[in-house]
Amino acid sequence: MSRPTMETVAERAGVSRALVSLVMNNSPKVSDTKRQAVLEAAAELGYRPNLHARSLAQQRTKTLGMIINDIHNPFFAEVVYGVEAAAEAHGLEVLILNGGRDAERERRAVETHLQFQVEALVLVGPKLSDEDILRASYVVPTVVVGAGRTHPGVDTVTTDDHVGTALAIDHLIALGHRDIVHIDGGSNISSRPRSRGYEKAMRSAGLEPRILHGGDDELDAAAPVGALIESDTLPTALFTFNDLLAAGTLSTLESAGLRVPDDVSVVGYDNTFIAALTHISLTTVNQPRHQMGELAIRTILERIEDGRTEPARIDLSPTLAVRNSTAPPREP
Amino acid sequence: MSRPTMETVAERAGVSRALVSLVMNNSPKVSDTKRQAVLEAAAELGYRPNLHARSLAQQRTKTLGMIINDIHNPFFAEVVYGVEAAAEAHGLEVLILNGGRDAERERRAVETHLQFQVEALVLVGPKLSDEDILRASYVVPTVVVGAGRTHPGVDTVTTDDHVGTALAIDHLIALGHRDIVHIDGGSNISSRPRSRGYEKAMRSAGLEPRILHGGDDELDAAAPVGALIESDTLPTALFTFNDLLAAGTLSTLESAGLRVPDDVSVVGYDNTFIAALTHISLTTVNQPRHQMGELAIRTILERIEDGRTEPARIDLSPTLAVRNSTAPPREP
DNA sequence: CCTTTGCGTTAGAGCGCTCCAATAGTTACG
DNA sequence: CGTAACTATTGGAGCGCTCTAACGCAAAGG
Repeated sequence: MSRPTMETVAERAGVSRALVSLVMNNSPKVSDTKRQAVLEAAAELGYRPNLHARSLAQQRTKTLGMIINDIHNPFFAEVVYGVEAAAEAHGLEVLILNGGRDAERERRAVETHLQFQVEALVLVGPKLSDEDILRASYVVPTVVVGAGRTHPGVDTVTTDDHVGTALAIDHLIALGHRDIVHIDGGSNISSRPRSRGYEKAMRSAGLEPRILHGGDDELDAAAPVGALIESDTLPTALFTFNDLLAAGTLSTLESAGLRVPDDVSVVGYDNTFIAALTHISLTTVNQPRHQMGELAIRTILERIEDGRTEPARIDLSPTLAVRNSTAPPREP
Repeated sequence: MSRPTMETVAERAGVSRALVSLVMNNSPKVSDTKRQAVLEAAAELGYRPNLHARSLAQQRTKTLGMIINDIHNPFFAEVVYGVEAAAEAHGLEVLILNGGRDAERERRAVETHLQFQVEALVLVGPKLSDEDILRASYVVPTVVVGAGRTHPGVDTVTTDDHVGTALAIDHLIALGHRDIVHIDGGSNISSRPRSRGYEKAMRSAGLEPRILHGGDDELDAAAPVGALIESDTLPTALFTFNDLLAAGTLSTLESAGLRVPDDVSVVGYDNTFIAALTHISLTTVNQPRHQMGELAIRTILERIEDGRTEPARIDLSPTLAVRNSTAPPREP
């Protein structure tokens, strides 16, 4: 009734358990006859090696634990693909746990992964405190991907929000804009670095920054953008915290009868597939997400295989994806 | 150097290994003194039970394997949340593997899960053949969620595409539309049931169905919709295979100078968050995804705990989310 | 005072695998 | 023909845990 084991296979093939093990790990020193016999017996029985037993005996799992901030968010999905591709190339299995945008859930997920004896932890956009992350890193190599800031003591793979915001602002300035307002990310963890980057980019162009409180969701745009329209202080360009906020901004503007980019230019952040929808066609800052995932694996391997111990800091450069939501300002 | 084991904890606490086991599984028959001592020792050592060893000894893993068609697609994410919530309520861990829209990858994912000795398999929108699915179900209880059709021999949780399409078409008819074209899902697995449902709904209203070849991506809309516009056979309403295709349809229509819903009404399918974007505001068919996830777990538990053996067929009713992409047809 | 009862505790086997050391079997060589 | 040198195969210990059966010990009962 229960699943067949090596013992069962060995019996059926008329060999020892150890020989079956050798075949399963396709060792070269098995005669073709026996190998054939074992493989046949295994196939007939529907034998499948028990990974738990193997991990226990081998004292390693060849498994990585990944926790993603929110499985809903397509931004993270591409990082996942990068991680998976690189991990597969190195014969590592990746187990995914969903953080569900909740620090407490993430903490439990870390615990689960550690109990599964994963050989490394990949945290994608974690909500966890620096302390929690650091604690995990004592147990197992840990890398944080893309939270927009470094975490002390652990490996991080990020993109430079200062460069990203500068790309956006410089693009607008090059188009001729002078009055550029930023709508920030509210309590989102990346909000700070991006608004700082915006300020810096504006100041170094000799322009006065103006920041409004926003959020990281489409609905968070109505209030600040509505206020701008009503107070008649609408700038010629809006730079929003992310694409969703930009989408909300587009809606609010258009329902007030304003045209994008004729009346106002809008720039988003993240280059999610929403920005690429023809109907939205948003100029936005792109992060090399796939590459970020790959680099996360590379830093992990450096720890595991090369024995690096000091934290790695990988900071990639974002690029600008120019679409139809930006244009030169209307002549006064 | 290596992680502490029960043995280590037992030694430090001055008790036997078995006692530590009892404490870890918080058995009631341990004296408070010893329990305290063990917990302290465990905390000091940073002890964490080894799940592989436990699984091996216990002969069960309390783990479910879930494979999702594509981690990119937000449609599946909500099913995941439903599955996770229900599984957690029953003390089951859920391991996620990404199918990556590739049958071969899914096959490997199934294999991985089986080697991990998962107690059940939840396949969300699988690309696998019926045969592959059936084979997996011989090894472990398997449930398929939401592929829009039942798979022989295994439990399925779906929504009724005939009901869903009927909702969409009846809504359009009630608004006064008579000329309603369907753009189908191309090679997508759910394409067939939806176009069939469309046909049936049209015929039973005494209307002539007209189906164009589409796809499941935003970009697949340009060709069929463009053809309609050019051939001057544009209907008063378009019913598309899914929301992405609808988004592409909106783009194509608007860039041809047509207004939605003034000139044409558009209805999508899936009620992804794209449909909800104010800027898109798409009338679409909603599937109770969270509930689907929960029901998947319930059918699994019926197998595991109640010993049901005949395949379960759960078919939920979709609903219609009415937004601003539909309106009565323009007076001729 | 001895036996019974029951509770807290422990020894030990076993889960399915890997891996080392030992063995059997074969060929090569002096 | 005996021995060395391989090669293919096997037995057995051990990975970290659970679980059963047995054990020691105290309080209760005769």
